[in-house]
Amino acid sequence: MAERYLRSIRLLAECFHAFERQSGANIRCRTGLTPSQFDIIATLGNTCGMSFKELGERTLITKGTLTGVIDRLEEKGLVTRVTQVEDRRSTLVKLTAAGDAEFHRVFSQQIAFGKQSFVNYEAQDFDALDRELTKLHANLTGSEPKQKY
Amino acid sequence: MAERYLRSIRLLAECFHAFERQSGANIRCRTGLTPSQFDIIATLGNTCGMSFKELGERTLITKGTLTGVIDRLEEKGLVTRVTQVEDRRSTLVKLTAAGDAEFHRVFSQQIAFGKQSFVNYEAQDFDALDRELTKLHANLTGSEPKQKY
DNA sequence: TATTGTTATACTCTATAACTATA
DNA sequence: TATAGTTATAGAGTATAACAATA
Repeated sequence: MAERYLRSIRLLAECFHAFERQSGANIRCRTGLTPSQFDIIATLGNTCGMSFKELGERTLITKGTLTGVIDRLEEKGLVTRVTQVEDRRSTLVKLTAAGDAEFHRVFSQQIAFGKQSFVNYEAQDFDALDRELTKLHANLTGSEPKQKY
Repeated sequence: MAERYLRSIRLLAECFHAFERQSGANIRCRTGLTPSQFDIIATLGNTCGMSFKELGERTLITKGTLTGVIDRLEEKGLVTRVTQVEDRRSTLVKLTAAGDAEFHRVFSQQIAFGKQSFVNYEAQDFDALDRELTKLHANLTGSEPKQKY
């Protein structure tokens, strides 16, 4: 007999993949950014920038990979590297003016796009979903979820 | 004001990431399978096989890409191609005995590990969670979730 | 010695378009 | 003509390990 929880986890994974792939396809279609690049731009948006280390932890991209992703974003003029004076091993990555403009343009597009999936949702639908997900998260990690966006 | 749905999507992503981390630095590392390859194995598990077309639709991998992914799984001896007699354009992809064994091996590992996270869940807790996730999936994809595991 | 980021390697995924075989 | 799958192409992501500079 299959364990009861597997059905729930499978549903969770399918929902996440469905959203990720939909939004990933949308990003590739409507912007010149890959999902990883978008993740970086979204993470840097509305911040003063952050180190490779922090950026890697937030986006779950390993440092060797991150170097290449940042290289490409720098070539596009969307981010810059700034060596830190306090600790010269560390490099700050931040959005350029163009990167910030792109962030607001793309992010608002992305919000508008994702919104389409929830046209049938009323306040109580969101509440019910959030309640179950928050409970699930608490059981998975023993803690409250962190706010990323 | 941030769109209401963003909170729910963020929760979804955090739950998924939490589960992946919890389930032991994720199945993919332990199996030697890439995410796409694992997706194929999981999709083919407990089925009689399916065509490239159907497999592509389920996993959202485009046909050109799918050829390469299936090639690598075939090299590993986990899947086979079977030309269809009814329509010789179509090719059935199915798990080999080794692929089926791998599917069940990973599956049982997942059962044993993930179970711990749900010690507090009763039947009605699972039902409530599944109800919300099924509704979410329907809105994200316009269809019922496909059973993968 | 430990940490931060880079480089090198080798592989995989990705979309797209042109192609072959079959219908 | 249309469909199923393959091949070719050119990029991008991925993990890993070895490396340099700095602490």
